Amino acid sequence: MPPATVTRLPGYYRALLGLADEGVETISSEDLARAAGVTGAKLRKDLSQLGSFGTRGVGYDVESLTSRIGAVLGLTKDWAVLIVGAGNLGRALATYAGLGAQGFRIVAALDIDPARVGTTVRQSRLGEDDCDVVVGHLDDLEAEVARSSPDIAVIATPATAAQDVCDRLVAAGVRSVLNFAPVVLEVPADTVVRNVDLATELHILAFHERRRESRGA
Amino acid sequence: MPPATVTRLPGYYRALLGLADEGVETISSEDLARAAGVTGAKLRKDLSQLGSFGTRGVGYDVESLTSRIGAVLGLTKDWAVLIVGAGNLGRALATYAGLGAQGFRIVAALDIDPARVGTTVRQSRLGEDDCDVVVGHLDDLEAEVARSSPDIAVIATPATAAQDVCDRLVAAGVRSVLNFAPVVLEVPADTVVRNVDLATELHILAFHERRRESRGA
DNA sequence: TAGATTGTTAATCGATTAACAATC
DNA sequence: TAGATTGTTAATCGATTAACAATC
Repeated sequence: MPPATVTRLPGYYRALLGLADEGVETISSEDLARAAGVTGAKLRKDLSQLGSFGTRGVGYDVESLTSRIGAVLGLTKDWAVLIVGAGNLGRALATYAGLGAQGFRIVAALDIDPARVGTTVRQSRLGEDDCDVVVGHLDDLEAEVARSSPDIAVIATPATAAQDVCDRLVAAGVRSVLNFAPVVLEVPADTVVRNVDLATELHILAFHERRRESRGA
Repeated sequence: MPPATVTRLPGYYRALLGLADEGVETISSEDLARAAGVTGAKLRKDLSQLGSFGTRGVGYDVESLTSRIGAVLGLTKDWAVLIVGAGNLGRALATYAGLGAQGFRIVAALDIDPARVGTTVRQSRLGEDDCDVVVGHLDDLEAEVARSSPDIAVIATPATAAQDVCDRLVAAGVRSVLNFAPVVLEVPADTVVRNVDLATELHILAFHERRRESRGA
């Protein structure tokens, strides 16, 4: 599966959920592509990686395509997520509507600040029983990983703490990390790290703004 | 300038800031590449787009390379940033350490929730005078854009509000948008949108975890 | 049968890598 | 001069696009 395709599958999945919501049962590649913000050719190429799921002359069945992509992305099981860093960012992630519905459960949140330890992080839930999480102390990271066996850890700490937290997560057995701290994390080859960096995004926008200004001048 | 290069320049810039902090004055492409998490060849190719700035047999001067990249990224001037949506996410952005130091100033924050309007958003500042921001009402978006002339707008609203907010921003003259809502925004061709989507990132990690599991079995 | 749309092929494009001549 | 490292070239690789035969 080409990496570029993998990065787009979640977008198709989201678009399909929206279409199902609107009651759409069948959709052409061009229409789905528009909803997902890509070209029709690219969408068809991507979907062909999953096998033949459309009907020529008709399009794709929204329901079966949704479950096919969901299966490829591993959304058929629940994923346990551990959040390290319970500041605004960590809380924003937990509150993020829709994650629970897609099988992501926040099983624990940790912080080093005594003012935050013991507070509750509201997890958005959709028809689920209570699943709010009480913030634990960073010192108990290893114990918490052993207890809740997270599949994925989110690092939402300041940059200075990120590598240390990451090392401890990896030593405790975590192999998938979503990193919000502006650092290049060093990890073993079998560990997957995805980085989200606000500064990088703003820099890229600034680059284009600057271009626009100098073009206009 | 190739798009792939532009997305990596902020990483080099950040690595250089870190090196300068440690007192490093000169660095080879291989060492800088390691700090930024790329290969030496890629780094040299990228930097060659900015012109010849290294010295053969020696390496790059940290200070001059930093200012060269900063100039290309437009970090020589201050950028006014407007945040729409003052929930946890919007607040997390404002608090993000280091942004102020790189010339990004949050000039306004807006929300539709009366409980949030009038509250203060703490902006991280480094040796700057007071620059906290009072949350305004979403209804005043047009007035606020006219007043503060933001170069960049950040959409940190729920998905349902995002397109409407975006339309109003564009109509008011904003041309650079950082979107955290899980929606494909429709914008005119001259507008640049960067999307950050947590669900997409988690889906990609889930994909790799699933692969790992099936490989192991 | 006629119209629509997929799945696939071949062509193009851009990004990455490896290697090394240029040069400090 | 000898060792180190850049900047650039050429080769490789992967991703995108266009086009259309297959087929509903």
